[in-house]
Amino acid sequence: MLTNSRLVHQTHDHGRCIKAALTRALDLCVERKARMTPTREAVLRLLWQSHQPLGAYQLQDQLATLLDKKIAPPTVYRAIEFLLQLGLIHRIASLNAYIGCPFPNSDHSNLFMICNNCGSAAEVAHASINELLQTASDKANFTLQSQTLELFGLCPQCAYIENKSK
Amino acid sequence: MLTNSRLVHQTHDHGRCIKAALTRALDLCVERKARMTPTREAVLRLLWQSHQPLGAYQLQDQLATLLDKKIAPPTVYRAIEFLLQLGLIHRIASLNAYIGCPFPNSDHSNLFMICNNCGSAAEVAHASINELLQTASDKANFTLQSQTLELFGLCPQCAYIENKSK
DNA sequence: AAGTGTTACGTTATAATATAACATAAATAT
DNA sequence: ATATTTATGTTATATTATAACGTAACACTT
Repeated sequence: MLTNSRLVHQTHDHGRCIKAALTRALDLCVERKARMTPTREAVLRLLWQSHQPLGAYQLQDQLATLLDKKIAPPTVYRAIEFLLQLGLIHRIASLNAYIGCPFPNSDHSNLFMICNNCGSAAEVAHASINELLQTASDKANFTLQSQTLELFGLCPQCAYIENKSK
Repeated sequence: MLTNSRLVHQTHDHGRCIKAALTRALDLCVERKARMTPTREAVLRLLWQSHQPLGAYQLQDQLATLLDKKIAPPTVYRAIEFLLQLGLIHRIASLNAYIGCPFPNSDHSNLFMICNNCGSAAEVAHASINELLQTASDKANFTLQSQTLELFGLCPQCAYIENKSK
């Protein structure tokens, strides 16, 4: 099981992990002959900075501060669209929010575990879930093309705190 | 595997199946001491009438026609909220749309197979997927509370047509 | 280096989805 | 009958997302 849940839920050198994400992104841009502009980079950085999914208008605010100029919604949505296309970020449909993808390039299932308490979201790529979904689709004669899998509950920390306070 | 995909994708006595859904809904209301008002019933009926998920504003239009009066958004959203609470309908997050639940009461996974071509959505309750999701959550120390599972692709009919035309 | 096509961004307006707040009416309980 | 709860009507507005069109930056060719 490919997972970043440890990463998300534990203290770590986050600056480093953002930097790694940007490096991966730049590599991918070279590969795909796409341009990593300042706006796009800033959005990617913001999404990585927060382990919580951010909405487009949260991004707009933070982007305006970061770049110190007015940013209109289309600018944000364009950057989001670009990053989504490259697989560098994901959209979490249940939240209308966006988050950095910890393993772009790799073919994975986009399964998210989202904490109802603190809002953190961990992505998990789980091969056997994918296989099972494929099998279920086959049985139903359904041609599977893409999927949205979002689990809601309590992350380890919040569950721990919740238990302690009982 | 509990499924309504045959039901959805094949011709059947749909009037009868709507009626059955309404009967189940009324029973549930009695059980929960909830009121099935004309607006709520109309929304449930509309959602059952269409095997495609309907958006709130599509419902608003159809509701206005059906009840022959002006309907404001809050009215629609209130009915939706009520039906969601009772588990009589589901919200499909990726589509911002709503659909009747074929097996209310039963504890199930809310897995949808949604056709990218015709828009139909079939709900499937698949015990082993649920188990696997539970196991994956346990391993990650994540306390699972609810889930959104939406598969996109081609329904049997659309896949068949697609293949034929090649 | 100048011209040309493409790609990205700025700007304004608006569409689509959803909810807040408060008034009225209908149903239920006492 | 009256009080209480529950549902609906109504107006306004919040939130999320996109259309349309103009301008600027880039990158390729000559």
